[in-house]
Amino acid sequence: MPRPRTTTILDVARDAGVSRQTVTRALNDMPGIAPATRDRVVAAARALGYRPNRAAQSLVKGAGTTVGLLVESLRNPYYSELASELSRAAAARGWGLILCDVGYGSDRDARLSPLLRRVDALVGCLPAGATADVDVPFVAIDNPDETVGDATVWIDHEVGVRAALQHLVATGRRHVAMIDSGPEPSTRCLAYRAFLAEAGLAWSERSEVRVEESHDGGIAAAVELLDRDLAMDAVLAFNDVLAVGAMKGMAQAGRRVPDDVAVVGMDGLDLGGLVTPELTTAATDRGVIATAALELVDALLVGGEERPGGPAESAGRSEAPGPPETSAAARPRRTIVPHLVVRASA
Amino acid sequence: MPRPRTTTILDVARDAGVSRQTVTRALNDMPGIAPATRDRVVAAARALGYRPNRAAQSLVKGAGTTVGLLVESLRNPYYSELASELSRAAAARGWGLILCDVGYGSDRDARLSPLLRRVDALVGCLPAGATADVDVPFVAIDNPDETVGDATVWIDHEVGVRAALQHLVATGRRHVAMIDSGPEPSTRCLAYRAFLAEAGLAWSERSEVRVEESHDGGIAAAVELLDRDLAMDAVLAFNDVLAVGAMKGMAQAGRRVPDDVAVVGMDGLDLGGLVTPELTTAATDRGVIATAALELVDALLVGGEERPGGPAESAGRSEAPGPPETSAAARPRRTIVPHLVVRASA
DNA sequence: TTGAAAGCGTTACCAA
DNA sequence: TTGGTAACGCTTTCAA
Repeated sequence: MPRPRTTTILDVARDAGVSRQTVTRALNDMPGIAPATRDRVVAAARALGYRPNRAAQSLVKGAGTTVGLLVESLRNPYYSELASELSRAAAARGWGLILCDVGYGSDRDARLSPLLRRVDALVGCLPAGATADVDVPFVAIDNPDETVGDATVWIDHEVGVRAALQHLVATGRRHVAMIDSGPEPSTRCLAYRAFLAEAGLAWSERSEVRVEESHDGGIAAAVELLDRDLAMDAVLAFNDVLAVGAMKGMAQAGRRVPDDVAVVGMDGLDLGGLVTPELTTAATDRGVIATAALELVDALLVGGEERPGGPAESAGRSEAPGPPETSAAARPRRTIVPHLVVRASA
Repeated sequence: MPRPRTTTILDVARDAGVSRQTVTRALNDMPGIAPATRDRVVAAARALGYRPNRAAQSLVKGAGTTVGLLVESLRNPYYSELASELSRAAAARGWGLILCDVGYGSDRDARLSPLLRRVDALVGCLPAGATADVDVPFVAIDNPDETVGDATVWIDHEVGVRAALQHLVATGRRHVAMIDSGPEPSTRCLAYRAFLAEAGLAWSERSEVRVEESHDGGIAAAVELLDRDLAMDAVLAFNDVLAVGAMKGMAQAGRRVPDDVAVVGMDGLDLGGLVTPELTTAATDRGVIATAALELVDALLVGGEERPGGPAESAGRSEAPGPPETSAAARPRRTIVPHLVVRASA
């Protein structure tokens, strides 16, 4: 089935009465062409509504790298901040970044498939149960399931949890509850338990509540914890979104934050600075995460081309003055560990 | 300069001892191939680390449409919500969406150029003074400068402003200040003045403050308005981000919201529901905006191919079961007007 | 200053 | 079930 014919360079050449090479020269501002000829060609191109075929250009010039970003929802500020940094990091390398907001619905595959044909690699936080049968290199970001993906950017949440709890203890809190998320106790939750034990602080199963990872989940968690009627002067949340939800839940229940209960989150989202009072949080540097992720992609891509012979030159043909190519492709599956800093804003 | 050689289908064919057509059949799960042959080919491909060249595939199969999204920063929740909707709308059409967070720095062109070679059209809120010399179709979204772009999605903010003010009046407010943004009084600001005049409410130049469009701008605006020591029981903000900033500014100054001063925003961002108290706002439907924008892109793309002869068949060759092609390409520059709804959440 | 010819890597069509 | 041939639209030599 022949595709609908589009205007090609040959049509322009015909109309302008020149050869197609001349058209190329005229349209790409190349030297060695008479101004009059150029004008004639440009006019013809405009009249025909000519638009170069990108695929053909890519084929002959080298495609350049394009990576896809997979997120559950850009409405989650964690993902939007990550996307912002990835966009910046991609631009620095001259790469393209295709966005895929897979959403929470059942149409994941439909949203995903347009992506897969366009990217050289995938980066992101693979949603639970997402199709793992993609055949492009995949770099997971902070995925608790380490078996997912060809490489992983791993965040040392234990450091963050300890910093956050240290802060709470230093400000006189002694009864810290935790809002966790996910089916199993998270790494953060385990670190929380360990810290409490080491510090000799009280802990019981009732100190922990497990909710859906969302603002509403945070509200529900606060309500639930208050219902339990336990000694509690602080709450550590799995992340900032939950923490902000918990703040709202506390407020709705008539508790004052931080006077009655302190709330600390994790991530260091901008959001924490927008609410009142401002959220205390253990922050990660998403710029570092983004850069690390693309570095892994680069290594993966180079590695993929390396098999045939000696060390390949470069995968992405960095078009922009990006960072020097550190093709440490010897270890295809690497783990990066950005460190955490507590930002105390309350 | 010859590009570094990559593994092609021919290499696989050679290693597997078949022709390249057979390789294509094997790798694309096409019928009419012996299982044994397929296995041999697949094995050879894997051994070579073969990865199909997307540009070549696109060239022969038809590229499919890819649009670029231009935003100042995805950290601005307005843009991230818009991006989320655009991603969804693009996926529904089988289109790709390349993200470009141009940022506020001076490296805009550097961030933009990797994008321009990859997209068929651009959508977005062109930052002030951004390079308008892009030669791909551009659909502006709610850009106050209507001369920008080949088509525009226009939002009727006057409706929103009136709805918001009506709400304030209905709840007993009489002295409404306005936080505006931009060098000149915005459409929203003019609507605000008009409404006040019609309603017989007090207005003076001191009722308005003009700040940078950011959270900090909102804080500064609140401080400034309070400093002016005018009768004020409500504030209308240019958008939600400013409104939330104003809420924080009020809180920092010891004012209670909404008891002392009510604050209403515009946009209807999720953010408004996260803060305490929740923000009252005049909401737009960004899903509608996103759909409208891509519809305009489609019209522009079809229009571009239409000149030569009769009505073209289709621009994007919709790969997914997207909406029916309403190629109303007769009017290339169209203006869409989503309506607004007040969401009173306080 | 211009034009002819040779690819780029893949898929589609038809014959073997 | 397989292979040969012909596009796809463009840029890049190399000659004229």
